[in-house]
Amino acid sequence: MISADAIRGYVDLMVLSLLREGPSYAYELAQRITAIGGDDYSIKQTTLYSAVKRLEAGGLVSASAGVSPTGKPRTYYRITEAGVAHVALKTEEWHHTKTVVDRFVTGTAQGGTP
Amino acid sequence: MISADAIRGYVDLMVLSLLREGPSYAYELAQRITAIGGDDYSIKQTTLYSAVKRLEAGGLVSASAGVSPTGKPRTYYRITEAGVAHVALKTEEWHHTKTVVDRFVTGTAQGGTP
DNA sequence: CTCGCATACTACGACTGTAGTAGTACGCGT
DNA sequence: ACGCGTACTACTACAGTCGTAGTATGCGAG
Repeated sequence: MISADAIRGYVDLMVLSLLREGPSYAYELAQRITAIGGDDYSIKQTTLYSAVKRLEAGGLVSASAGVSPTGKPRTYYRITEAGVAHVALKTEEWHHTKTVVDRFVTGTAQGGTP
Repeated sequence: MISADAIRGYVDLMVLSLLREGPSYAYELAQRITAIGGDDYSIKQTTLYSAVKRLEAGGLVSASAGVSPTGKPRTYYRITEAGVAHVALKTEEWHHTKTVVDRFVTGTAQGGTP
């Protein structure tokens, strides 16, 4: 199980990645993230909702009011151009992070432990 | 450049990984982490110092007073058995995290965009 | 001699992101 | 009538990082 602290900072990237495939709404995003996370990770509702709010405030996604098939109101989120750019940026940062952290865990830090 | 938020949660792992190679002290650890991070990452002194304090409080490292070559006091940290176990745990978690986040960034999230 | 710099560490306050808890509201099946 | 899944909101607590600043010492440059 991945702790929240471990994946902290990548919630935004996950949300934006999903929205890149098409508009969605918070509740569904949470379910999809948890589904993709499988046994390893499940996101909390509050975390996801505050994430989309944050992204909306930052102009990375845009919200539009819609309705669910049952007629109830539902807020749809769509990724903006700034959001797409942000995904690219964060993806690159993610690769850097992988490289750096791997340097530590693989012990390539110095010469190895004989 | 990797933002602090991106690597947040892996400072402990980085510190413990370095200490697995032998005892060290806070100031040197900070320098080595920044050196290994290269152009991608540099740790702040406060972050590192609070990290070692946290690890000591958690029993993952043990502190012992020593002296620097100049005769000034210096606190050396050594990884404990619990610390070694923690590294193993966190390393596994790291691999899981990589897998999960990669699922999002590679877009393997669903079936592809036709 | 004095100044700045590197070393080595400590303290405090501010901010952000996640979790916990709880509440609203509605349609559906039993 | 009741609970359950859907869809969302609000408030609080807590942990980790950062910015800033301060202490103290030894060394080389001016």
